[in-house]
Amino acid sequence: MPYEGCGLHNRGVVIFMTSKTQISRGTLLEAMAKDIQAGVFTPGTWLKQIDLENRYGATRMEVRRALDQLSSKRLVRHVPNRGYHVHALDDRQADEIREVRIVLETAAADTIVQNATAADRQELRALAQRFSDLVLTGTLLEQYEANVAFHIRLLKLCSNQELVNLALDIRGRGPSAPATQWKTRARIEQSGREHFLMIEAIEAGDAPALRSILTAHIRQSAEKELARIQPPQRRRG
Amino acid sequence: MPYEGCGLHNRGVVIFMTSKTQISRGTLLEAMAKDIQAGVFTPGTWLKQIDLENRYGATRMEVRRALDQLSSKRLVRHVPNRGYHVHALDDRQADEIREVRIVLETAAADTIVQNATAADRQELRALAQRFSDLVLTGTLLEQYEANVAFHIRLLKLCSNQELVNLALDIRGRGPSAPATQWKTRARIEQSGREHFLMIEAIEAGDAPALRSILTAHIRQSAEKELARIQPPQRRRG
DNA sequence: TGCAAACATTTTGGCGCCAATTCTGAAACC
DNA sequence: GGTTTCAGAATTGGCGCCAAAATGTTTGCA
Repeated sequence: MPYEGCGLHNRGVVIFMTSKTQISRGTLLEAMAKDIQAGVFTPGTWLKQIDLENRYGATRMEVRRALDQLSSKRLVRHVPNRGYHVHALDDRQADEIREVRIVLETAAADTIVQNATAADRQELRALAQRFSDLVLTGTLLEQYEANVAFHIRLLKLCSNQELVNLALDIRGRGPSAPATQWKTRARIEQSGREHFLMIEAIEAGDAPALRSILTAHIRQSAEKELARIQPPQRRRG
Repeated sequence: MPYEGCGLHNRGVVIFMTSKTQISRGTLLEAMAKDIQAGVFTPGTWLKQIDLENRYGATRMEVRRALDQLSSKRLVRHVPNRGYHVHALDDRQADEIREVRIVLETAAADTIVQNATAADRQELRALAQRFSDLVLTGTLLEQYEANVAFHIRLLKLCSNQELVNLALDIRGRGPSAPATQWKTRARIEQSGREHFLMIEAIEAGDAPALRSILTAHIRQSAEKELARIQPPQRRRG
C-alpha cells in the first residue's frame, strides 16, 4: 500500500528526451506545468528528480525549486521523504474548480465586452476557426492547444489583470488533460460553435449572453454519469 | 537609483526576536505570511535571509524555500542577485484585488446562506460582537485579527472548498495591513454594523442581500481620493 | 511454498563551502 | 562642494557531497 491519496500508480514512468534541451530558469516551471497539463505526466505519477534533470537539462536545484512552485500552485503534491507526484483531482475537486472557473471567467465578461475592438474580434475569430478546423484534421493535443489559445486570448481582453492571472492559474489546475477533455466528437463540435457564439455576444455588446455561453461551455465536460452509476467493483464473488 | 519598483526603501530593517522560537518547517511559511499581512514587514522592505534565519530560528534552506513560496503567492517579489522584498501594491493592483475579492466572496454567498446552521450564526454573532467590542477597547492589530477571524469563519460555511482556499489566498494578498485598513473611526464602526447585517441576511436566507452587503463592505477602504489629487512632487523650482 | 527479516540500491533532502554579484563607505578627482 | 571611482564588506545563490529514508530484492526459516 504505497500511497493512499491517488488511484493511479505508474511509478517512475518518465519519458526522456533525445536531446537535453537547455531550459532557462524562468521557463522550467512553465515547461513542467505545460507537460502536466498536456498529460505527459498523468495524475498520480511520481516525478523523480533525476528524471526531471535529464528531461529538461536542468540542475537538481532548479528542479527542486520548480517542484516547490508547482506544489504551491497545487499542480503537484509533496510527500516528505517520498517526493512529488502529480496531483490527482477527485470528482468533487474537479467540480469545484470548474465552478470557480465559471465564477472568474464570467466575472471577466463585462470588461471583455467593453474592451474588445474589431481587431480583437478578428483575432478571436481566427483562433476559433483554427480550433474548428483542427476538429477534423488535427490531433487531440493540437485541439487542446488551440482551445487554450482561444480562451487565453479572450481572457486577456479583461481589464482586471489580477483577475486574468487568477483565472489562468485556476484553468491550469483543472482536469484539462487532452485525453479527458471532450467526451464525444459531437461535444467538440459544439465547443467550436460556442466559441463563435461568444464572439457574436461580444460583437452585440451582450455581456449577459457571453456569461451564459461561457457557463455552459465550461460545464461542457461534466458528463460523468457513467462513472457514477457503475457499482464499486467487487474483488471476489 | 537602487530599485525602481517600489517607493519605500527601508533596506535591512528587520526586527529581531529575543528568543529563537524554533518553528517547524510547514509553519514557517504561515508565520512569515502572517507577519507580512500584519504589517511587521512593510511593503518594499528587503527580507534578508540572515535576518530571517535569526528571527524564525530556521535554516537558510528553509528560509529560501519559504521565500520562494511567498513569491509564488505574490506576497514578495524576487529580484535575482538582489534578494526578496515585500511586494508593494500600487493603487491599480489594490483595486483589482479588491474586485476579485468581491467576485469570489459574493460567489460564495449562495452556499453560505444555504449551509449556515443556527450554531454557525451563533458563532458568527460572537465573532462580530468581539470585533465591535474591540473597536472601543482593542488595539489596531486586535481589531484587524478579529475582523479576519469573522471573515474566515463566514467563508468556511461555503461548500466549495476550492473557492474558499482561493478567496483566502486573495484576501492575504490585499492591502490588509492594520495601519491602512480603516480610514476613520466611523468607518470601523460601520464595518462592525455590516457584520451583523450579514448575519441577518443569512438568517433571512437572503443571498442577494448578503452579496450586496459584502460588496459594500469590501469596497469600504477605497477612499483614496486625497492621494490621487496631489500633484507629482517636483524636485526643484 | 508462503512469509518475514535482512541486505543492497535508489532517491530524497539537508548542510556547508565558495564564487559571483551587489552594496557601503571613503578617498580621489573635477 | 558635488560627483565619480575604487577597494572592502556583505549578501545572494549554486554546486557537490553525504546522511537518512524508502524501495526493491534476495535470503533464511517454518
